[in-house]
Amino acid sequence: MGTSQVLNERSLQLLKTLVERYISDGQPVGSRVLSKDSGLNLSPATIRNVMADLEDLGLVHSPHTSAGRVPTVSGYRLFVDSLLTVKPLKSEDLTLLHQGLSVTDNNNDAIGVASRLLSELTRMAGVVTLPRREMVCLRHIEFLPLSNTRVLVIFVTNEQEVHNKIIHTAKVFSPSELQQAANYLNSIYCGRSLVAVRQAVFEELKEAQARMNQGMLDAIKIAQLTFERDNEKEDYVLTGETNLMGFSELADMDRLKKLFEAFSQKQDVIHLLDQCMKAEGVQIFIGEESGYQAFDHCSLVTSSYSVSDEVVGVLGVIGPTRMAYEKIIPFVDITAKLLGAALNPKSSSPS
Amino acid sequence: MGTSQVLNERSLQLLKTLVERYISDGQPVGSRVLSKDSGLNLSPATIRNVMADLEDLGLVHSPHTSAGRVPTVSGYRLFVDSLLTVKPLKSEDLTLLHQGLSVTDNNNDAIGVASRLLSELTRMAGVVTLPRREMVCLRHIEFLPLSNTRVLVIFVTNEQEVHNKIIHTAKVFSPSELQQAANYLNSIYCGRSLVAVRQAVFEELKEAQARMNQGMLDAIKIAQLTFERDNEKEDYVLTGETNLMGFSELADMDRLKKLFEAFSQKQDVIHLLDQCMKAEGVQIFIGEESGYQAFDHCSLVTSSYSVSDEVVGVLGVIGPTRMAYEKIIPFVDITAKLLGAALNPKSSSPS
DNA sequence: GCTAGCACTCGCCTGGGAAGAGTGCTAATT
DNA sequence: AATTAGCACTCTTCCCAGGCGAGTGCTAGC
Repeated sequence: MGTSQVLNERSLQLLKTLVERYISDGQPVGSRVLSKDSGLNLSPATIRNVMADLEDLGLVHSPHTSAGRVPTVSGYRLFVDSLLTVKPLKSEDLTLLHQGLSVTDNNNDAIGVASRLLSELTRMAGVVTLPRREMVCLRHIEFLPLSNTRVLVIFVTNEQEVHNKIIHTAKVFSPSELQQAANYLNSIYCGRSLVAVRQAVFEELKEAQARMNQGMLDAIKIAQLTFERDNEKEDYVLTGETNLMGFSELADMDRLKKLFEAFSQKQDVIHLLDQCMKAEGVQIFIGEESGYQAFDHCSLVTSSYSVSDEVVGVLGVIGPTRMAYEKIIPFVDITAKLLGAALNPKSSSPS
Repeated sequence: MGTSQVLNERSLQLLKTLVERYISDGQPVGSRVLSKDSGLNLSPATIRNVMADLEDLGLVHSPHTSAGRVPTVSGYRLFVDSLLTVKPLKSEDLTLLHQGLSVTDNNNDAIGVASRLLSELTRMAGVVTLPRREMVCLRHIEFLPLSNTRVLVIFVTNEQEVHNKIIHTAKVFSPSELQQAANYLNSIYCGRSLVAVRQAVFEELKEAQARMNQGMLDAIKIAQLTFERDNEKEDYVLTGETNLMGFSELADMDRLKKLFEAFSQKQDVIHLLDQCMKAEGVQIFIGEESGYQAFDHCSLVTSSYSVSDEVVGVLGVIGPTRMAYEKIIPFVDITAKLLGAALNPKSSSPS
């Protein structure tokens, strides 16, 4: 009411100071402190007026009448979106990231290392989704007969990753038939991405049926079983969950239990991370914004990571709402870029 | 001093009642309660005397002067070793176990299912070590050239499990050389256990050297790299950790954190479970007995499980010291037997 | 050897009171 | 009109005392 424009420069400056202060101290911030800290040379009384306005707008909140103010989710959101001044990464941290994510033998190692780095350097929980298989190239496929119609399929992608599953075929194949099928599939599909393969399988099925080529038809049918859009759920690597047990925000056993249950169910976490795949760059969920009760008192700072300019996964940091966003955001950003680089297909190729 | 023989029938009966009562109620047990519950028709005063004796022996302990008594670790131990009357499994639970552990496609599934059953039916944490690979049979081996001296080796054991690792060879192999080596190794080692293979590789290396058969020598050398005693650490599947967050014994955040850290480090847990491999049947660690601080307030009820009469792994339940041993013990016992059965090589074999 | 009785200890809960922090409001000041 | 000083008020936290209840240890008696 009083002020012409409620969210003026000054209020924002005060909100910024308040959030920064709360993040660093964890205590509700009073008008006295803000008066000294804001650099605005205002008396506590004035600040109290501003605070009342901010409270009306739902940006801050008073735990009880004689405590200072604490940012609400909207307050954090405004802070993160418009007020925050990111801090450059500590150079030691950068070194550690580079060191850890330099080229390794095994891609899965890189995922694990990234997760561990995220959690250890932030002292919160680190999470990295396994790269989506869709875009990777098929390199080799192999069938092994188990019993009757059960066949163990092994296929290798992107030079490193080995996948396997058991399929049930419609008819019984002899080992040599399986061998032939594998040879055939290897010869025509190697080097193509899995989506491309799935697509091609679909096309060629018709063609083979038309041409009445039984051998080819068998091979394609097995391929179809192998590459059918899988219930194969996405998965992630989570480390440093125990770091979360130190935070007073999560000292409540019930909350903590819900959170850890969500971690082991995985499902909610995966949904949440999936949403981040779409967005480029760093994305943040603050408190209840995520929509999952388990994360009510947590924030999630994520970034998608890409291999060859294609988004293949998401990584991030999970911590209490009250976290040092100005450090975490660049940290997550850079880790995502380095992980993408580490996963990039190596120039080396088979002799 | 007073009584001729300190640990007479009567004291044991009282200890038993006390432990049972404490396990079911979680409250220190007073002399009044024991007087009514023990079935011995003794006055509280008499019981107080006995309690004083038991306390001198370190079997029970009084949290403070006007609380009842609580069993100590030694008290639990005596109870578990000599006083406990095991209860048969609830028939519903037995059904669920049978159902869950009936033959499945994938051994790893069985491990996961076992762990989940353990945790869900006991409402504590369930743990199952992955079966030791040593005794399983090699079924198929395959090499895939990556770059220069890097070779991806894939091998399948026991009809189901696929393992892969990247090895660095001394010289550069062509794809066809690798194919030959794989063929050779498949022809002579298939069906043998991994230990046997490792042993045989060692023998044949000499022989091949003597015979100066280069092709064979190459194959053997690759095999050596493949099967060398691995740093491949044992691993386990742990589920239901979050169940532990409900117990008041573990309400202390510091304790809980230590415990969960141990779970994610894995190392201590593995050591502990390893000790259980040696023992036949059910083995129990109560509180500090384990020797690992993280488990100070937990008990671990384990049993090894066997495939074809060979111990290959351990499973168990982790919970607070105050757990219903009389139910958990048979439960773990039976689960171990059923898991062993489920893992037994299926009669079915490739056509 | 067992038991009744009793004084005692200790944890837990309650209530009161003082200290401290920070607010909202009002009236004065710029 | 915006800012500030002053003040009453609210609410939390800490501490302390006292009462209650549970259960003990000890002693004397059965």
